[in-house]
Amino acid sequence: MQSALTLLSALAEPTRLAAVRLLWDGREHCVCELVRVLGVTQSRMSRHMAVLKQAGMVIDRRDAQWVRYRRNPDLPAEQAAIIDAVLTSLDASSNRRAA
Amino acid sequence: MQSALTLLSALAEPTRLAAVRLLWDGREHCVCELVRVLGVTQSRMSRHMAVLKQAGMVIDRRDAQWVRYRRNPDLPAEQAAIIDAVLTSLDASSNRRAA
DNA sequence: ATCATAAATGCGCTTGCACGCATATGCGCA
DNA sequence: TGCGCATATGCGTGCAAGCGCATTTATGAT
Repeated sequence: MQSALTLLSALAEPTRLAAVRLLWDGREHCVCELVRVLGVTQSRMSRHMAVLKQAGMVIDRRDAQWVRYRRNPDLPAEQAAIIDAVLTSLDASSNRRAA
Repeated sequence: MQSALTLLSALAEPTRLAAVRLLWDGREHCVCELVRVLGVTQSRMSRHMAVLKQAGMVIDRRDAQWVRYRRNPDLPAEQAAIIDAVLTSLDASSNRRAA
């Protein structure tokens, strides 16, 4: 119960949801990139990433002056399924807008 | 985007998540039953149900002095899939506790 | 050593939301 | 009409969380 709730709370924020969407391509993304793409301040993004990390959704790795974030490959399958469903829903609604 | 976020916010609250879990059996449940089962005050439960209704997850029907809530059968499939995934995750974690 | 870039964090502010209590409203029944 | 049960809502309170700004920490280059 706890972990699912934590995951939901973490996702229920526009910037974090957008970040998850980007990170869900499986590749690594530094904070500075997310800041640029999502148009938020550096400190905000850093804290948002801490929330996602705390929720177990992403992992990070130091690489020179950058910190590279990516989706946590060890995320339990049931939780990954939640995120997949959410992203599918997002894609569906944006497709509807485009149509 | 908006609807998925609204749904996530609605789900990211313990009492509402528990209520959705109960309501997801497809049957009707009056507020008084939810109050009893979930152990919250009547006013709280009423407001929580208003949030779930606003998010499009449930519908209500007046029946004499009761208001019967049930899952919205017209909920878009992508959103229903999110909820199903969340409930599956909840069941998985409770099964792990039991094992 | 100094400087620049990237990221995290301390701090204070503000807003949103959950909460309880009291009250209003809707409905059935006597 | 008056009473009782079910539900909704107005209102005030407290806490959690988002926010920006400034600063610190980490790393690399000159």
